[in-house]
Amino acid sequence: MAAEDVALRLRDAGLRVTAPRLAVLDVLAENPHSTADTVASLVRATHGRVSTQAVYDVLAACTTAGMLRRIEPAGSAARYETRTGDNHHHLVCRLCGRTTDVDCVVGSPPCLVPGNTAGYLVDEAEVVFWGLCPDCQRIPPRVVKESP
Amino acid sequence: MAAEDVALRLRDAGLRVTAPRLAVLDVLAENPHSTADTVASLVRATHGRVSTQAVYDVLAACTTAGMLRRIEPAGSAARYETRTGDNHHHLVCRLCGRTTDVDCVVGSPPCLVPGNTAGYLVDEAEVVFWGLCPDCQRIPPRVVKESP
DNA sequence: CTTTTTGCAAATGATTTGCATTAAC
DNA sequence: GTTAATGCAAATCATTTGCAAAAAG
Repeated sequence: MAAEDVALRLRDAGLRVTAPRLAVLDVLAENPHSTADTVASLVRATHGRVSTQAVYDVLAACTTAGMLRRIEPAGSAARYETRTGDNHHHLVCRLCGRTTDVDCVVGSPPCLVPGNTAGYLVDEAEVVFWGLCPDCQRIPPRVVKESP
Repeated sequence: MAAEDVALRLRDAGLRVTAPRLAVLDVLAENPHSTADTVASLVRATHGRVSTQAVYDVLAACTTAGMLRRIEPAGSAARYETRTGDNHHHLVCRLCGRTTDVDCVVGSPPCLVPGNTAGYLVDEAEVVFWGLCPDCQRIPPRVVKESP
């Protein structure tokens, strides 16, 4: 997506167009599921210098505006992605944390409904598939407990 | 579950039987999905005094031993539950964080398989149903955005 | 020129780590 | 008696908050 389009989408969302915002959104489009820390590093590497707090602010503002989606897999810092239009799920590697999108067959949330809602008004079913990514299947699982 | 049974299960897991461990497991059996902080408070209220670190240690040791399951819903501190035998899911309230178990129809993990595994070796499908609990449906949603 | 964002510093909250003391086995 | 577990303090990590300076509209 070109920078002009991103600028347009920012304005549509009622947000001002600033360099940190364009940089963060650009980096996240190329590197989905990055943590705030990774986003900051990538922004500094590819675009100019930005403060860590600016990155946090951009992430929060864009998440509130619906331009970003925040996911918080267990054991990891929060990750962000630009894919917000549809309801999709995630494959997360137990060892390296690598995160991959999984299309949802249903599409619109909640794509799954519990047998017994216990009186809750459910609006979303978040699914995380835990496992080992292709790379981590190859290395011996030193992290996991070993046999004596 | 009686204290003797818990002691037996601790020994079976290769863990020593200590007062903090019995207290924490007892509290969690009565108050599932509590955070470490809540567990500490409850333990202090019902059993004697325990250090916060002892609570953390017990939670970590029992989770590693498989006697507790740790869940980390987005936006909340980690919660713990004694129900570890089966594969079940959770309903979480967006406003108050209240967590309720949802039986899984399949039972054994992974109860759900992604259409495209992207090469991952999936062993668990974690499902979180987000919504409003019965209590929070009644109060006006001040937290959510209001109309002008 | 008004209001939003940025940047920096400091604060917070959950959790972990190091180490001496204590208690289980 | 050994070894593991507790208690306390200090450290760490991700994230938030407060406020002045800079930039967007």
